Amino acid sequence: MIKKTANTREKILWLGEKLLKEKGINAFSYHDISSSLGVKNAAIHYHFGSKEDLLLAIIEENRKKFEHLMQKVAINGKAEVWNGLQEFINIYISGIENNHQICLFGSLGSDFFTIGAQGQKNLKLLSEKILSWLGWILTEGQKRGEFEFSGNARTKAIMICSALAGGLQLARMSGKKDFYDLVDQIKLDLKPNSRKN
Amino acid sequence: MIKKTANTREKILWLGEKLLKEKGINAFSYHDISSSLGVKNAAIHYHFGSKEDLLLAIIEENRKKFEHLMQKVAINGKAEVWNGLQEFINIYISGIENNHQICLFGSLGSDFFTIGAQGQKNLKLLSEKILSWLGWILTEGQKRGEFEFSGNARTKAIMICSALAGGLQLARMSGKKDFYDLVDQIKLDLKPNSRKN
DNA sequence: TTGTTTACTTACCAGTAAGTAAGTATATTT
DNA sequence: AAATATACTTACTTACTGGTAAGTAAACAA
Repeated sequence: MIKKTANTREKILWLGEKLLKEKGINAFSYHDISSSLGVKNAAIHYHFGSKEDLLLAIIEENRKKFEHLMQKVAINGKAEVWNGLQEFINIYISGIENNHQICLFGSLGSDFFTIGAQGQKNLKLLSEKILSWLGWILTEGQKRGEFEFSGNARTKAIMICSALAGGLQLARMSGKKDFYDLVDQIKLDLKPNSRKN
Repeated sequence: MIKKTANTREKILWLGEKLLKEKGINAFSYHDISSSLGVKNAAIHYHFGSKEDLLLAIIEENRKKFEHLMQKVAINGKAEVWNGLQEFINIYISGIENNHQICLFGSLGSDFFTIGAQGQKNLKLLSEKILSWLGWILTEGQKRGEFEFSGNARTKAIMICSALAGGLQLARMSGKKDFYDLVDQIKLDLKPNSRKN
């Protein structure tokens, strides 16, 4: 048999992530993936023994992507803070433009109590990593006088992450424009002297 | 047979809402409800012909609760703005304190593309109602000098709604404290002259 | 050239999902 | 007292669900 493409595993992973962010982990089945790829159900099980394994791989994939963003943004530890923030926000924008996909935390936050212990643990680790990275960017920006905000950086990071995650969900009801307004407001709120009214 | 309690319908509705906000619409079954209530599966179907019917009833129940909050807060159209905001926030706080329940929009925003057209429509109407009410409270507060914020009121309302919805989800990973910090920050950001740093 | 590994398919299983038709005990109306 | 409506149960169906065991063609390694 001709080895069609050989990257079936990557296709499964890609489709799994897409379905996760569009419908949620409990709303798609192995059959959805296999039929879409033109393979049999067992082929999915060959690459990912259980649905939990697939989920763990999706989380890991997102961790890698974020790690890549971190390296891209902070070369030699010298971050362009506005650029860093924009790169982070771009993850959410590419989601909303790609079939109204929500983010990993929005999807798995909702389904958190329906996934296994390992998935919960890895998700916690990843959220902590992202929150502390964003907190660091915010702190750096504040030091350099490029960002201005009240309260501590971690709280501001939580605020931004929560708003972006929730914003994608709300935008499914109220429209994309609301999400873009939200993004603009987040950025405006960080600009020094924005409180002139 | 003794008519045990006769309010089975209400119990189903209550449990359905609880499960929706804890696990999501696609992660609980009629069996989960029936076994928990000590009745048979078909009893649920007697009260709610389909799962979609149950979902619509849950959305309607939330609409009523919100309508009640609106009346409670705005007596004679004269709203105590800080009290109104706090009552709104209390919905989310009672959620997180009740088994880490997320809000209706967080849950159904994630599962939006897996529910029926009527559910989507009713959800959109409800989100618009809440957003415009919150926008009105914010505008009133701004007029009276009790709130201060940049940008327009609707955008600020979206910001607050999104942050609260996403915050509940994120708090499942990072802990309740982060959510309470977020709430404090939302309130602090609305206080006049909060930008003294 | 043979043996082994890779990447699947075929064929199946037990469990669970939502949903339905028909029956039954109780309560209410006429 | 009879008829009807309410609130279920019993018993079932159809359609998946994730998952597995055994087989197979092609690629690769010895």
